[in-house]
Amino acid sequence: MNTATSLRERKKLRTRQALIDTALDRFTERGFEATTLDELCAAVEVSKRTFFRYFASKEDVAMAPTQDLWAAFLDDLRTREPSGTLLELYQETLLAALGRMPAEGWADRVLLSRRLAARTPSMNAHGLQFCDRTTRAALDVLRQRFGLDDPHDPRPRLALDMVVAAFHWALEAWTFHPERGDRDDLAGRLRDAFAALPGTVAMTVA
Amino acid sequence: MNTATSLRERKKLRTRQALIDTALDRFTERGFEATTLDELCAAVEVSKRTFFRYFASKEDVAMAPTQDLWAAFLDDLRTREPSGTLLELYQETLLAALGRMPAEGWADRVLLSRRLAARTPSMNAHGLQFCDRTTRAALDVLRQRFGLDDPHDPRPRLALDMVVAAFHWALEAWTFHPERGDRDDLAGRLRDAFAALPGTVAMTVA
DNA sequence: GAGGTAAATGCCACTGAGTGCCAAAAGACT
DNA sequence: AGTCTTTTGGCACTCAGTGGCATTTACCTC
Repeated sequence: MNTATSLRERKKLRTRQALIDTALDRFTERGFEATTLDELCAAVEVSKRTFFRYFASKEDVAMAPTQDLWAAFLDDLRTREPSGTLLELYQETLLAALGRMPAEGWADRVLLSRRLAARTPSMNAHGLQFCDRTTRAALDVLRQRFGLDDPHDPRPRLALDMVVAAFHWALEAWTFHPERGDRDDLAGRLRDAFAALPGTVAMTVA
Repeated sequence: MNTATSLRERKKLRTRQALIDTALDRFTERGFEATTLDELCAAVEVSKRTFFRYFASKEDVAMAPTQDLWAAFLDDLRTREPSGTLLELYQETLLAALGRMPAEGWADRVLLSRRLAARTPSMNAHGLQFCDRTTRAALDVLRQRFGLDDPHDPRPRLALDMVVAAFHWALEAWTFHPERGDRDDLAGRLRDAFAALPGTVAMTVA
């Protein structure tokens, strides 16, 4: 091969992106269940057999944008130098991963994806499951890098789940009440949610 | 009808329980995917059509035990008097719900169910999705009872997610390293996880 | 205890997701 | 050009899940 991105690779990326965009479009228009994979594949001019070489399931294709973020999170976590609390380490890692997402297009796809997930239980379930797998992978990284492998200490896991909870909150607020609907808007809400974490423990109801 | 539990109701409960127990048994033996609903229905001597009048999906039947717990959680949350922090309210509610589960049989079913879910992605996804729906329902209860309906305050949601995170931790530890494997064993681990929550925020990595 | 009612079940045909297999096409390299 | 390797398409198949309708079964009344 002569270039870093061969024709073959470029075609694959184009097919993948076409499937994602067309899927988000059709699912949003006609609904997730009402859209069949046969329709989608016909629109992208790809056989159903090929679809399943790119994505593991019908849900998967619509969740791709968020999955990119978590992949970047794991990637960043492997190299980031710790400073301060564990919670802060997680937070900085997630914000850094967010900063690595494409400035154009990515945020819009996430918006479509999340709104879709909110009214499609199987999509939401798929997303949560992916989140769960990612947090387990993140804990593995923690164990390998810092030796936090005391199976009786729940705190590394709990801290990670707190960050995920904050992320979900920020994502939902951003999805349904966006101010600008871009990456930085989401980052701002993430910071707000992170800031609210310590005070949450002491909150009283009355 | 003369008795509180008519013959009809008793039969329905028996069928439901037979489906759950047989499903847990077969899924554990041969694996979730390898077991078809036709097999399961044949074993319980019930038509597949009837199966879907009891459970919404193949995953659903194997997650029934945990769902009972969350139903009790919601139920208790509607009446419990708040005292102390919001986090403590959630914790007490969950422990109370746990206390209402049948002392016999329930814990064993949960054990089977969770071990199955750990090696069956679609089951795990289903469980997480149910958890998510329950937390949203719980937040609705909070709003109605205490007027915590400020959409800009993430803390009620975050606190609930913290309790859920602690629950997941406790459940997993109990599932794979049980001491006695009964309800009280799980309750003890829950208390440990709850106790670890406040210190989690300040934990440092180095 | 026979007969009517309503609920629960069974049966059948159907849709659509997802997979295995093998042949055909297309990019890569010499 | 020709050859090798990766990717794709087509086909047949399994199985989860659903709608519709006939059949059974518990319930209730006389």
